Amino acid sequence: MPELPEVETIKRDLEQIVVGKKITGISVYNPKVIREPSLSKFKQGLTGARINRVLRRGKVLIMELSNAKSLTIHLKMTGQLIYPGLKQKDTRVTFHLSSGKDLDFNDQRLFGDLRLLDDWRDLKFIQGLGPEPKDLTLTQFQDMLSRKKTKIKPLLMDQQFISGIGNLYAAEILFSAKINPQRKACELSPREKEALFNSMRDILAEAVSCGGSSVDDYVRLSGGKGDYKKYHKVYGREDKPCPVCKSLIERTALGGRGTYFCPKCQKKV
DNA sequence: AATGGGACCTGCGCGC
DNA sequence: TGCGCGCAGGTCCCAT
Repeated sequence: MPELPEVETIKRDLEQIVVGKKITGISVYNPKVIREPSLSKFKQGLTGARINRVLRRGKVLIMELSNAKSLTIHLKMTGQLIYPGLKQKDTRVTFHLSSGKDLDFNDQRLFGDLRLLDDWRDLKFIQGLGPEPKDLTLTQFQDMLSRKKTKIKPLLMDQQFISGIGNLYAAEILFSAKINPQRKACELSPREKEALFNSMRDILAEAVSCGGSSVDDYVRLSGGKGDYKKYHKVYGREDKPCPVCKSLIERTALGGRGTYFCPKCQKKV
């Protein structure tokens, strides 16, 4: 499930590989993933445009085009961008590029979201995004937490609160900060808030430097895996020993999401 | 404001 | 072996 580190990795890969290339044609195999505008306008607006710049906001990829429009891509859970693409069963859209090779958008579950916009800043979802973790200061973050009575794990995953963190990194960040996922944000001590801040920045940065975590469908632009999975300490490790204290990692449901934690290192206080 | 549920989807792994 | 079922989770939407 692509979160900030995975989307950032793809963004950097795209910068190296597809920026400057022209979209010479588009094949749409499943129009469901084209959310706006109409299919014909989507194709028409992209064909012939050059990819000038790639950006990321939260988990959204943005490609600015030479015709002043923007292509936004949300991979949701199972979306992939692959270059060079080899059309396969879950390939939903192929962008034919001036290199003679294809950029494929694959998405097993069709939750992915492609839009062609006059300006990506107009997208409501992007307007509603909270700050990027790396743009926050400790003081700002502590202040934001103090205003929220909700449980810390769903809060970290709330894109309007802070952008880019999903289920996997929320679990790893809370483990690293030794905070139970059910703690209320406003009840964390200043020291805990600081630990959370540092864990969040360190883990996201480390995961980016590893090229993300390949669990489920995530792969890099080349189709290669991200290497951060080997550093996962709790996510997906139910009944396995905690790397710190050897207690068995537990899994519970919190806000309808699978939540992994160490019952000893992350005591509920 | 916070919380909980269902909807959207498909493939996988499980139990029988 | 085959079938049905629950589960995975990002986001939206509705209800309480």
